[in-house]
Amino acid sequence: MELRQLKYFVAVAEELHFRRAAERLYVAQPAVSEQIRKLEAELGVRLFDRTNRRVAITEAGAALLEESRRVLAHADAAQLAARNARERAGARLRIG
Amino acid sequence: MELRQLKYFVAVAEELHFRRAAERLYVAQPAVSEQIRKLEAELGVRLFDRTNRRVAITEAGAALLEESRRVLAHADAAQLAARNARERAGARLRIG
DNA sequence: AATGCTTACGGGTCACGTAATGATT
DNA sequence: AATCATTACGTGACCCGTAAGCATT
Repeated sequence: MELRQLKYFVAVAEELHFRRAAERLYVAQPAVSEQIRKLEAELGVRLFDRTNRRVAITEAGAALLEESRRVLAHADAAQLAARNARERAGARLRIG
Repeated sequence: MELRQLKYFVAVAEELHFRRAAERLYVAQPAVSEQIRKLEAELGVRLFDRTNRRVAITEAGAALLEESRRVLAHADAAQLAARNARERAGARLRIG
């Protein structure tokens, strides 16, 4: 499981539409399908029901969605924390 | 930034030793060096000071470490949530 | 000489875009 | 016909293991 997969998954879960999710992610549609498929395979869970031209999230998908948002939010926080620490260190060096 | 990189980073941060971290991760040492290097490049921050046969975590590294643990913990929780939802759904199918 | 990290390099896997296919309306 | 997702396929990037290089003790 990688952050890329969770990012794609959240996009599809929010759009409930693979093409729109792909546009939002700036990638082609098959790339999204592939990552969702791999994620489902790894977890052993179907995350979306694709039936009748309609994409619906499953119960497992809904459960994953909540946690995925937390993961991605903390990932963003991690990046910011590291970058902010650099700026603080840089400022301290300049000040001495 | 990917979960793999955070996992490698946490291992090095806890061991303060690339070889031992690699052993713990069941990968070769250069793989760890490469991922740390890429992570540092992407964040624009040095995470470890490798000097005098000693690996020390930087201030930015320490900041990233805290957040990385949260990310990885939530990633584990996400997997469990999805798998548990599958089991509940399976049980309901068998009962219902 | 021994230890530890990095660099170099080759191979297998992976992610992605384009194109084609299947399915539904 | 139009729309949407999947499958097929080729290419470039990526991850990793082995081997070599460099520095320190």
